[in-house]
Amino acid sequence: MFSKATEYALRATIYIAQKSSVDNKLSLTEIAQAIDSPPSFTAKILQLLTKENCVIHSVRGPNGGFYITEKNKLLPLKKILEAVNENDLFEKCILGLKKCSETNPCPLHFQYKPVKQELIHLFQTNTILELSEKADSESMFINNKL
Amino acid sequence: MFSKATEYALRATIYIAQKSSVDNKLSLTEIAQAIDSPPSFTAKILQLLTKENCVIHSVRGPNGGFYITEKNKLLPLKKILEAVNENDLFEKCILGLKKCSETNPCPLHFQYKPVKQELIHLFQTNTILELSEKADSESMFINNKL
DNA sequence: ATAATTAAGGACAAAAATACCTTTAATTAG
DNA sequence: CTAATTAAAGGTATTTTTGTCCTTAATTAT
Repeated sequence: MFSKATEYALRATIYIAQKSSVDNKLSLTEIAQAIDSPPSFTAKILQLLTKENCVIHSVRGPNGGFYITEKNKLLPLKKILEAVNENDLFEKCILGLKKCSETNPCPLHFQYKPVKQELIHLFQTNTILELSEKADSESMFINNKL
Repeated sequence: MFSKATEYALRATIYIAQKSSVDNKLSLTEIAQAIDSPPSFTAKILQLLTKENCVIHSVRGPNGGFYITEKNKLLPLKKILEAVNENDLFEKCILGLKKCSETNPCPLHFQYKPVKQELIHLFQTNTILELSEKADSESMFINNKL
């Protein structure tokens, strides 16, 4: 479904929302271990999340690291997708047709449409906070280790 | 969503179902042009469709080419996904967690679940025939040219 | 039989995604 | 001020996906 980059972005952001605060920043190393992702690649993705949409924040130096503000926890998951440039994924034709539209639909267009809209809805309505709380309360581990 | 390989497999099969018969086989060249795909790469994918699941058939030599039997037109789209090894796409955790399950769910698990099932349903219930007929009647062009 | 046609199959090439590494910049603690 | 720590930035390497090309095999028509 999603690219590795997007999966890491979602997992990392949820983990950061769970564990971080302005005075408890998380290091790249901790994040990558927790969400089971390659550290260096994760670094690039976290850079996107700090730059492109300012979903998360970062501070360099000792006791530096990544954190997310309470305000930004209220952002929808959609913002994470935007940051890693995978926001248009659900907009695309499922058969990969460039010209597929309401007036020139592909054979799956109208059946895929409601599914597509549920997906968009899911990522537009769910906030980072909500996801991180679920990850807490239902002891859903982001951790991916065997 | 899908890989290029899968998109080409779906488009090609629909086109073959629209236009071919045992005594009117379609050449690789015609198919690739019609669905706007790279011919050589499409050849590989058509091989998968003839071998892995025998979704389509092929004959070499003059007046040879690809066709699909009336019987096979009744196969669900799922069979095409199986042939190109992308059948497990919808089964996977949307956050990419290996251990995600009903008892150890990721924070999106239960919200994604119904969407996932609609997708599975869509590819299990729709037959190749139904799609090709829609492509006909609603003049939905598989063609992708600008 | 021979030549022409068309898919099959294998090797190869290019592009994109994923992953790693090294240097630099910023920040903090001592 | 100096040393240590940590992310930023850039380049490089690996893997996967996508795409090409060439030879071989099968079939048909002459």
